[in-house]
Amino acid sequence: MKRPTIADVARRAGVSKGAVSYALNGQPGVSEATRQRILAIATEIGFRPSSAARALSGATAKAVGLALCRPARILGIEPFFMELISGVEAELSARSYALTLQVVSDQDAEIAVYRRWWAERRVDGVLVCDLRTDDRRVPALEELRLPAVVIGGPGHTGGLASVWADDAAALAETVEYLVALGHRRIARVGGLPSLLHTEIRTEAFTDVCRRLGLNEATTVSSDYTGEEGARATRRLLSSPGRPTAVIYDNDVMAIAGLSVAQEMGLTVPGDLSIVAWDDSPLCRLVHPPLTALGRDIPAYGAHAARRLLAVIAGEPAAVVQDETAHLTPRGSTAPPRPTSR
Amino acid sequence: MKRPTIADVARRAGVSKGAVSYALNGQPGVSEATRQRILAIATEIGFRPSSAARALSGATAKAVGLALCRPARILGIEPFFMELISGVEAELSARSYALTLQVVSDQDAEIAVYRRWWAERRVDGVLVCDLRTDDRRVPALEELRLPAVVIGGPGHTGGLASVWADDAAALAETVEYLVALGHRRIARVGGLPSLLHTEIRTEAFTDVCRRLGLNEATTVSSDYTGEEGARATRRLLSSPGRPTAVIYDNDVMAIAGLSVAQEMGLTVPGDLSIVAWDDSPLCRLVHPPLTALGRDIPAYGAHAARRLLAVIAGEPAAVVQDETAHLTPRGSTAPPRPTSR
DNA sequence: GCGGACGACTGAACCGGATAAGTGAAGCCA
DNA sequence: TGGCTTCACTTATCCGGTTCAGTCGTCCGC
Repeated sequence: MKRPTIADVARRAGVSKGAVSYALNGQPGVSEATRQRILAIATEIGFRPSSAARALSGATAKAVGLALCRPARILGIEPFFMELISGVEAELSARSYALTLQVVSDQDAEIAVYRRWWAERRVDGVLVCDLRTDDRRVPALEELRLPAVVIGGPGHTGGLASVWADDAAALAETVEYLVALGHRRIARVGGLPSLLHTEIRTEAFTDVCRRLGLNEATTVSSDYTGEEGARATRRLLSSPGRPTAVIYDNDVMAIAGLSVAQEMGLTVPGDLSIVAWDDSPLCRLVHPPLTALGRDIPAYGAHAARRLLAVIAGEPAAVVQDETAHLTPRGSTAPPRPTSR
Repeated sequence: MKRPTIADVARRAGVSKGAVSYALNGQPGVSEATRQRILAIATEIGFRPSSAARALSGATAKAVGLALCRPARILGIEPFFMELISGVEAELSARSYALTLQVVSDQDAEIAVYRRWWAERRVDGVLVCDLRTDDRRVPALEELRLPAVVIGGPGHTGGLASVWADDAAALAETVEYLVALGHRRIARVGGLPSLLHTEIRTEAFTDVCRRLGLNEATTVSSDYTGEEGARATRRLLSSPGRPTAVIYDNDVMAIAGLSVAQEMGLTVPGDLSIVAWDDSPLCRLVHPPLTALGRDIPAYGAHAARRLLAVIAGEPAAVVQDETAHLTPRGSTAPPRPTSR
């Protein structure tokens, strides 16, 4: 089976290649009758313009890139990325853009991938995840003039467009809720400390704790894995004056923490309240179901994709805010026992 | 910043475009000295051949496609796909192939995507997941002559290449293990019944149960979500002569089942043994940790990617077997209580 | 010393589209 | 009727590579 080209369409329609091109792209230069005839023939023989040829002359690849910089086992277990991808994808395929995915090992590799994509004209723009403070990818992308949208922030995005969510507000709301329940000793198990959003959450956590007059605001770092979440929980719960509530930066660590608490003979939420960030279906599977900070991640991805397409179309780089995560109270949070207060 | 082209390299080297092309692609036609000079200049000015131009003349897009046909929330929660993707990706990027991803809603949409990719010459080949019996994608791909590797089987792959794992053997091993522990009433919560691998497992399950002389081999279908897993478990555990062991087709359902059992006052593994298919870190997070059937999924993806590149390179379509899942016993399986036996 | 083979390269065609420039016919107006 | 514009196209060029058919110089054998 031979792939039909624009020349085949032109021949069958009895017109030139140029006329077909005008007709298919909705350009003026052909009569309405001819346009319809050409379109009919194109669909009849299943013509689709070669993306390569189009990219070569039109300079747009109709593809955007996404590089993920996390090891395989973490990518697998975190529902976040797959949900983000499906949201991005939904938006892109609706406008017949393709998504090119690459898994990289570190920032330098990621920058190299951007360079390659740019030089090969493989993508028209990229989505950037896991922003860091003083992120080297930002100046690299600016230098390449490669359209990009950073998923994260606020701040540290240089002149790049970005979509961000107010994690600080969400965290403050959570702490206030726990304090309203009567908790005074609240700890947090944070994600990778090098990531900007971890830093933002950590800072917000200490701020709100100070504001509410809580004596200590312990944050333990981790790498998002269940093992690390368990280890951090064990450490927190073994310390003198152990916390009565713990906030986890993802649901996997929260579930691990729940297991550790139960293993140590503590009841949840009686002796310990647990809040998970990222409300995936996992949170409802365990006992008790976890109170969680959730948001519509596919929508977040779709939002970012829309912004990227806008930047590619030439709109100025904007910093736009996405919805803030909201707290869904479930069975893992309750007032602390008077004895342990 | 201007993207360097082959003409820039040629000009600086004082040779023709053709010579540069020969030099960069390791073709004969240039002297070793000139080749080295050209290579040096190319790296110096950061030259990368435009993938579009190359695809246009050379007819190879240096990209492969993967279409996923699952709703976003299931894609997110199942570690399988993300792990598969990262394995595929590792193999592809090592040979500088790109991975193009698309999420589709059903088989027809998926076939349409293949048609589009083929007509647009966007990809050189595709990986096909979630094989079904009488899968319409198989004849569609054969008709297009689009290089493809089916991830799944055995059988029902037509003339397409495939990589498969012996789920029947893994299931038999699991049932034999449970029977050796003393179980006689074993049930199974299967995945989507329309998927071939579900069918293979179901058949293997009834076969091995008959062979071992177990009176009944109940399989309940589900859609891989925790909710469905919970519902199926509730039904199984409420039935007269309830099973003493349940095998789940994924870990999410197994965890949901564990919760239901505990909620119904049954102890695991005392009253009920649980085995999960797909051994993700989740299985180690819960209490008791789940006995699971695990395999190296990134390696599976890498294997499939390797096969696809071979098919693209012109090798005949082969059906090759990947490693069989192996059972990792943990705390969720034990001999049944004498009373409940 | 000369024909032929070979190595090293050049020039040009080609891939399949987009697009600027050119062309011929029709329509309009004075 | 001639000149001007507009419409509906065609023609030609370009994008940036690959590749084939030449070309030119050199070495070799006889």
